[in-house]
Formats: sequence, structure tokens, C-alpha cells
Amino acid sequence: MSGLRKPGNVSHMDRAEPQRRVTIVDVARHAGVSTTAVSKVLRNAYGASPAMRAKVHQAIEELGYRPYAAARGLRGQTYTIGVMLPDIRNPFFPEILDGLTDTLRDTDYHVLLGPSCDNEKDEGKLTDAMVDRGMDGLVLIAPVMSNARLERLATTVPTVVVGRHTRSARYDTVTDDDTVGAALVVDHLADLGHRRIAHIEHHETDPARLAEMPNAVRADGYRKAMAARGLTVDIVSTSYTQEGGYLGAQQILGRPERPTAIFAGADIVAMGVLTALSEAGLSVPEDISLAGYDNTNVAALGPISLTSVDQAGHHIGTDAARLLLARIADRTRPAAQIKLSPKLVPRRTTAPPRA
Amino acid sequence: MSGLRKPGNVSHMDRAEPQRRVTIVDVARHAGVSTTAVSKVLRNAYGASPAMRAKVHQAIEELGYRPYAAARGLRGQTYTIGVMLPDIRNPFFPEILDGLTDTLRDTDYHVLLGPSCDNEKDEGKLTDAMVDRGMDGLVLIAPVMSNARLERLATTVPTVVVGRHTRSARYDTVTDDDTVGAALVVDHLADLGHRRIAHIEHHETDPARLAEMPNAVRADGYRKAMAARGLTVDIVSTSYTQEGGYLGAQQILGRPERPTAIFAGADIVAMGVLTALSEAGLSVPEDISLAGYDNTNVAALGPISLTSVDQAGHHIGTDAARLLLARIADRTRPAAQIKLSPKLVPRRTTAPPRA
DNA sequence: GAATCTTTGGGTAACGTTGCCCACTGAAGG
DNA sequence: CCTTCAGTGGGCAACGTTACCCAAAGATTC
Repeated sequence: MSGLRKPGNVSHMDRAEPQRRVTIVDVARHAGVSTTAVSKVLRNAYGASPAMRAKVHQAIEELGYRPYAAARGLRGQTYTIGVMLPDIRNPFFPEILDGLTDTLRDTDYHVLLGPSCDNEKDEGKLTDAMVDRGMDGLVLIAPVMSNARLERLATTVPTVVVGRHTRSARYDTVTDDDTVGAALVVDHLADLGHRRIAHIEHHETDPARLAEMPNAVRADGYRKAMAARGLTVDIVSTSYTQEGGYLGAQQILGRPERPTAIFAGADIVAMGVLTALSEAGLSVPEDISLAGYDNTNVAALGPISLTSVDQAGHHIGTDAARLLLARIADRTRPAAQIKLSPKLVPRRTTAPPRA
Repeated sequence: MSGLRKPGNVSHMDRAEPQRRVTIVDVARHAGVSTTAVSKVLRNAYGASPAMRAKVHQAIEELGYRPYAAARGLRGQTYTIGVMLPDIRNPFFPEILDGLTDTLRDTDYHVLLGPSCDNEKDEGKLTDAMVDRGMDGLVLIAPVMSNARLERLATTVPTVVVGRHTRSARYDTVTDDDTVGAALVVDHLADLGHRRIAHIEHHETDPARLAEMPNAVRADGYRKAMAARGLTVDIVSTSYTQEGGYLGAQQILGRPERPTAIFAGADIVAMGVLTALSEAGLSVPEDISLAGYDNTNVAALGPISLTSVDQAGHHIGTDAARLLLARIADRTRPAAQIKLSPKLVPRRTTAPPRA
């Protein structure tokens, strides 16, 4: 009525909810072809001529069309990878995540992360939620759920398990040799002259998981390495968190005979230990040596400079992504087990014990 | 053939892909009612008698039915909340996340997190992906995208913006007063006797964002507080990462006249600063004072004991969740702006300058 | 006792996409 | 000239769920 209309992008900003989503039907109409044709172009399936492809691509461009993943899900694919991890605060996991996203960046897949879940119930809820959302593949980092459940899950959706020392025909695994890693630390400390080396582990009671979870295997590696050196095992069970480290250290310091070195099962645990030691007025490594595990960024921090074990998180992530893509492409392929080797990174928190 | 069959849960473990998902149709048949009825019970909608509810619930139980969120998405709801954050390594964000998940725990909603995205392009991809997956609501933490895009996004899907100092009729916001927070630090240092106080900020050039992004507002608060004290502003621009802190500190130390205090715009930045200082053989706070921002767990760590500014991340998270739920329930409700106040937490990294 | 509500239940058409099929064309092969 | 076939395009029925209807029956009102 009142003069010329502007191309419409102004008016739609002022209305409450004017925009209906652009669908494949709109694209088809705009390009003057069938929806089937558009779908074929989208999935670059067989049966679309170059001319057709061009027409459709132009229409997609002009309309700003994006396929609706929720609808695709109903047909079987959502182009979504779900990642589950035990604790978002543990700085080791971002490394793995970076490896995953770097590898997945130039595929059609998107990565979505669940919030931290450190127990079987939360894991169940999260994996259910991911399956219910039609995710195409799952990466489970150090899951604690039962093997039966893991098998069942992997039968439902392509799955890669990271960190847990299991072997299954249904899912692939990427692990780092935690037995060797623990031995690296024990040997390092023993070589420095330490005899009383305590270990703070993440508590684990389930007999099945005792042989499988990275924390349990690490503790077992410690046990074996200590035994091989003829040293007495001294384990405190808390959790792989900063608080776990703090409490574990307090427990250790409360004893009549204090160890000369502490091997924390994870860097984040070592952080808590540092707080407890500092509160107790003990200095590292003069009064007590400390080693962590994971070689996270924090370990390299100047004032901390924590001796740790590197397990190449980024590499773990890229391997996991590759395995998952392969499994999505062919669900019947034989399951692969990738096992990586850890390296010791000595820093300033470990030194010979005071004479 | 060979003896009795076990109740079937063994055999299905051995086949490749036997399980078809239990659908609403199966439940309806099993309960002897219509699918409509089941749907009503699921959504506890009007028009289902108590007897009917009981029957359906029992069938759901017996069949182990879970609604397929991907299919629900096609009808409008996925019961999924998407969270976008700039950097998963920044220990401040897990606090917000905990607040979110705690509040959402006993609702039907699930939280899914995008991988870190620190630039406009990644943000665009992630938010598109979330919209395409039919998410019911989005929480954007310190997004850098343009205001126009933010408006458009919020028109498409219920959105809460955290940290960014914008006001819009389309989305709610939760922010902390960064101007005050910066002043708290400057005043604290100035009161201790410091005159040369440098600030490491997250680089920001876009004029629109200069007034909106928490980092920019923090820098501006620093500027104003310094001016109010008659002190000379000294800003180094890097990023809110550990590396940014490291590089920023190196830049500061390379100058002819060294400041007596550094105000890092985030705790994670302060961590990098600590490394650089330690490498330069400088001790904190004897040679130089250091303050961070966010009061993360690491700041409280014994050997670090970083003076910082607390902005109650958990509280921010619960507020954001509540606002989002309210907006999902009523998309036309007036937009709310919640502004929280920061508190200074003095620790051992700040002290009077050497005389 | 007729008219009007309220309660309870179900039928059905979407939502946006894809995979299976079939139809048509023109070229190659006998 | 008739068959075969690859290439190209489209019709259509799902996928699992929900919202909008309408129908039947019982309860209430005048």
C-alpha cells in the first residue's frame, strides 16, 4: 500500500514468530524439481545429473535451506556423535575432546557432549537420552556401567569405548597402558631413592570393573611395580577429583609414619594433594615428592611443575573418532583395540628423599 | 534343540541387530488402548482416566518403553537444552554448568553441550546444529556473534544469554557486574599501595561487542577505576586462555618499566601468567602481585592461592535454567535481565609492593 | 424427559526426510 | 527393428509422535 516494499528482511525482524522453517519441499518447488531429487542431491545419492545438482544447490543457497536433523533422525541418521565423560573438571578430557572434534570437523557430523556423569545411574540416563535422540555414534570415556549394559548399548548404536580395558566384538576400544604408566612412576620414584611411596586411587569395588577401569588398572600397576621392587604397598582410596586428592593426602599425613612420596592417580588429584600439603606446611619436593598422571596443562604450570605421565589425549581422541566413523560406515566390521603407550614427564615435584 | 531355552535375554545378546525399538504402538497394543491414549498419558494431557493411566503405565513398564525424542522433535519438542560455551578448559564454566544441570535434573529436559567455540563461525555452526536438532532451548555463555544474529536466533528458539551485557526483548540475560568486579581488583591493589597495575584482557575490536562482552566490560571497568585513582592505564591484549596469560606476561616483562601488579581478566589467564613469572625467576607476591577473576577451584589451590573475584557461577547457572524454563513455557513473557554482584576474594598472590 | 454439558476414548493427518520402487528417455547391441 | 540397459527423474509410503478433531456415554440442568 504505502510505497515500495523492502526485500522483507526488515519486517520479519519485528514480528513475533513469522518464520516457518525452509523445508526440502520449498527447495524442490523453488528449483522446479521433486523433493526426491533434492534429497538425492543432499545425500549425493545416485540418480541426479550434474544439471540437476546445480539447480538444486542454487535453490538451497538462495533459500538458505538447512536439512532438519530432527526429521532425518526419524529416518535413521542425525549426523550427531554423542560423547560421555566422567568429569568435565578433569583437564585431561578436553585433550581427548580436541582430538575428536579435530577429526570430525570436516565431516558432516556434529559432536554433542553430555554433562559430567560419574556414576552408573547418570550414565544410564545419559546414554538412554543419546540413543533416544537418534545419535549415530557414541564415544564413552571411562564408563563405569556394567559390561552387559555396555554390550547392549553397543548393539543399539555404534560405540567406541575409551580408557576401559575391555574387549568386545561389539565395540572398539582405545586405551593407554595404565599398568606401564603406573610402573613408570613407581620406578622413577624408587630410582630417586624413595622406599615409602603411597598411592591415591579412585575407589573401585566392583570385581568386574577392578580389572577394567583405568583407575583400577593404574592401582594394580602400582601394586605390581612396588612388589617387583620389594616395596610395601600403601594405597588410599578416594576419587579422581581435587577433593579426593585433598582428602587422600590428609589421610596419609595423619598416619604415624609418613611416606616420602605420593603417586596421585590423576593430575587433578595431585592438585588437591598440593593444597593439603601446603596447608600442613610441607614443601614439595623437599618434604615429600609428588607425581600425577595425565600430563595435563596444569601440570606444566610454572609454580606447580608436576611430574606426570603423558597419555597423549589428543591422539586418543583422533583414534576414537576414526574408529567410530569406520564403525558407523560398517557396523559389522571386526572390533579394533588400540592400545597406546604412556611416557613419563619428570618435573620439579619429584626429587630424592631427604637423607 | 539342546535343552530348555532361557527366557530369551541371552539369545538376543548373540544376534547382530535383533532389537527393533519399542514404540508407542507396541505399548498401545500391549495395554489394549489406542496410541492416542498412550500419548496422552505420556504428556499427562487431559482426557485420560486414572484407570487408563494405570494400564498404560504398566504396559510402559513391562515393555521398557522410552519415547523416541527424535520423533518427538518432528512434532515440535525434543526435551533437550543446548549449551554453548567459549572454552571448556576455562574452569569457570563447569560452575555455571552445575547450576544448570542441578536445576534441570528433575525436569524432563536433558542438557547437551557443544564443544568449545571461541569464534563467530564456530558459534554459527554450533547454534545452527542445535536448532536443526530441534532443541527446545539454548543457553549461550558469552557468545561473540552479532546482535542481529543473536536476535534472529532467539526468535527461532527460546534463548538465555549469559555474561553478555545486552538487553533484548527476545531473550533473557544473566550477567555479573564486570565493571564493579574490575574496580574491586583495582581498588584492592591500589589500597595495597600499587601504582603501576597492568591488565591482561581478551582482545576485542568489534565496536558493538566492546560494550557488551564480559571481557571488554571488565577492561573498561579497569580503565575507569584506574582513572578514578589517577593511575595510568596499561593494557595488554591477548585472550582468556592459559597461553594468553603466558604471552601477555612475557609482553609485560619485556618492557623497560615493569608494573608492580598484574590484573588478569580470568583465573585461567593468571595461570599462564604464573608460568611466565616463574620462568622469569620472579616470585609472587614478593616481586609482583597478581589477581585473577572468576574465583575458580584452581585459584583456591594451596600453592597458588590466587586473589580473585567471585561471580557465583553456580548461581548464574540456576538463574539461567529457571529463566529458560519460564521462556519455554511462555515465549511471549517479557524478557528478564538478572544482574549479579561480584565479590573480591583476597588471597596470597597480592601484597604491598616492595618499597 | 429433553437439552446441554463433561468425561473418556480413539481416528487421523500431519511434522520433514529418505529409500524403495517404477516410468520414461535415448543409446547401445543383436 | 526389436530388445536391453544405463541414466535420469518422480511418486509414495514409511519413520514415531502428537494435536486436532469427533463420537459415545454418562452426568447435570431446567
